[in-house]
Amino acid sequence: MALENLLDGLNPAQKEVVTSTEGSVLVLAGAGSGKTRSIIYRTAYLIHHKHINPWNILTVTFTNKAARELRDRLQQYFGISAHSLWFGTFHSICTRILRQETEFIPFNSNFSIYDSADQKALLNKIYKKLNIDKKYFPVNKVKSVISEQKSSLILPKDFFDFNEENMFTNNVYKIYQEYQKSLQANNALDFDDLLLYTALLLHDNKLVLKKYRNLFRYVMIDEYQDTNYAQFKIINLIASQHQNLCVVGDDDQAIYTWRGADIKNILQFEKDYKNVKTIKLERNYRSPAVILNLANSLIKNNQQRHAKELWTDAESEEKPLRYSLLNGAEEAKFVAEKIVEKKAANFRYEDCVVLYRTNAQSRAFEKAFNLQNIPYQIVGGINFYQRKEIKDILAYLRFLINSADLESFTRIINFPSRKIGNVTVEKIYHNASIENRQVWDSLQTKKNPYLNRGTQDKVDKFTDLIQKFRLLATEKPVTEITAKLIKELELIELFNASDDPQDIARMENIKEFISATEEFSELFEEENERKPLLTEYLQNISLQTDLDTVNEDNDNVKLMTMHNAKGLEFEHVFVVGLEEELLPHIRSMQDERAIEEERRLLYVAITRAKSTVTLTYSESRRIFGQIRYFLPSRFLHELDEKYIQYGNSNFYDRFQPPKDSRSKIPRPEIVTENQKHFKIGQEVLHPKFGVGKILSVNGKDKNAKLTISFSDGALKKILGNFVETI
DNA sequence: TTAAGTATGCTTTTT
DNA sequence: GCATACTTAA
Repeated sequence: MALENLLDGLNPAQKEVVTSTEGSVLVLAGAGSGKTRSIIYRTAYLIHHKHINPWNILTVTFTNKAARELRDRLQQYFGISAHSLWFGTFHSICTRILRQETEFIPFNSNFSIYDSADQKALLNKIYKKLNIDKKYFPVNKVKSVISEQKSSLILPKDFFDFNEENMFTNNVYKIYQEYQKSLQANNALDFDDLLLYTALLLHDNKLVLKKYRNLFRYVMIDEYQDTNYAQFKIINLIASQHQNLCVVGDDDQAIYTWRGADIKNILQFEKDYKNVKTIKLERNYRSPAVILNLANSLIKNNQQRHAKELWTDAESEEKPLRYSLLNGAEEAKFVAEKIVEKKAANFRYEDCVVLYRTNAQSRAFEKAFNLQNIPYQIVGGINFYQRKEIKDILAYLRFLINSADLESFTRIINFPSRKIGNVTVEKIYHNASIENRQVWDSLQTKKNPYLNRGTQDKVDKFTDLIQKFRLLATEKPVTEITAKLIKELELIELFNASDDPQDIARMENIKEFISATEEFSELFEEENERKPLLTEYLQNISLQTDLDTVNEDNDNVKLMTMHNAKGLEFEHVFVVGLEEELLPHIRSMQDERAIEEERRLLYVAITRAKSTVTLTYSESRRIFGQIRYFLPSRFLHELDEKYIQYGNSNFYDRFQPPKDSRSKIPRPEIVTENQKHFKIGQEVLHPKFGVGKILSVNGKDKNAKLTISFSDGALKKILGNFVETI
């Protein structure tokens, strides 16, 4: 395509983005401002006009789906073969780099990638080994502390503050250290490690750094507002020399600071790089003016933001609607009815999306949609690859490739049941450590003095099975291996024979898994002209998310969290569950900055809409099986009344006073679980001092002055705000 | 060693 | 209200 044509149809700001190829460029791109388009055209411009080799361009996206979309469109519009381009998420690109550079990292190239369930299983083992009490060191909490450390490139050795003597950091340090050791022993990396080891590699190894600096001569990063320190560092190492770096983002859409994303990365970009050219894309091509105005009226309540206002030419008669419903079931029923209306008005189901704050909210909608025969698809929640039956098969496949992976081994040794229990597994481990060899090597000798004859036979059968399939895995394509394995294990028969209705679904999932490997094989064969081996398949799927398996051909309503909706657009958007404690979420309510992030989340949700927005508030909701009442979200009060229409109203809504005089509302008393009522003798958790017992309470709730005796013996006076009840 | 029965804790949000 | 983790009996 000629240059003139290439730039046709872009607005001046977009043109600027496309043609500013040299030096550092910061693109502040509002929602729906054609940022994906700009990235595609910029890539095409680099290749066609500047004659840059495709393999010298690195483009980092937020999801695999976004990467695939860029690929497809480049191919489609410009006939550029995606083959040689570096497109992907930080995680997938880091994986690619690490598999190539295994001689410089403490792993071999068959490393497994552990997801959060694998991490937890590993941590549980470590807790046992170190004799640590889960009650005082909740696995999820410790996991997130470790993740936080890794995202900031803080290793165990840097983590421990030797001047500080306290139980909590002390133990978390021990766990962190042991955790890293175990991962290495299993030849496995977790998600954060992918970034961590890449950053360390580039930082410590001059030669490798040079290689990638030369390779990635032009770098583009999408969703830059949601990058963390490790990601910043990786890019900075690669791009600081040539400075050909273009970052695209929108501080109003930063919704991942809880994951370590640092909004400073985008706010300080002009300081981190030289002679930065800043381009703003403020014209919105997605939503009508009423919707944009509504979104603007909300987001302007945030203090921490670059001032900007999206605008559009598009007008619409339909104001966003706001409804109050009695409970979660009514809310779901209401949305279902509205969707039936849309369908009758000649829209497709796939034009509709339901956006909620937490995955748990999906259940009510599933029920209501089933009742009305509305086809739907839940995106996210429990990922396909995280389902138990799928993880079990994956564990087999992983163990075939990476025999050091003991997490996978423990999953499969007794699945399906071979009557090999924990006692036997412990004996296997014990024998391996006595023999001072890897578990798999030890198994292959088929001589374990701790096992009796019968048990040894059972274990040997397993060993034979694995040996047989390991041999197959080196030569046969993945689909064949998988199908053979499932047949050999008689999984289909196993689930078929059961009368648990859930086992039917499990069987279906297993069948779907085989088709998924087939699907991958076909794609792989197109590009590589041969069928993929097991290794190649495994490398591909560890980073797959649900968003990647969304079936675009099916006409169904999509249900997803607001986080998952980032970067997507729909004709009709239903934003549900607009209540205090849900949005903003109760866990974000202590902190003004967290509340701003919740506000951005709603902003992202509203700006997904191409035609209509419907907001719903539910007065009551079942939480953990108990009915609780909620106030309408504070954000509903912030929305400018000019741009919104009340579909209905109810008693509490009409009498809803400003949020500072909440106590005057005539309504049932709201008792929240997490309100901090401190009692003497109660155990609490402090982020720094760890676990302690309350000796005295002075005052109420978060303002209470507490005297706490910590487990390391220290006695401290602390404000209730700083501790968590456990 | 397993199956059945019981207790617990879980819900933010995800690569 | 559900899934899991743990306990107990067979």
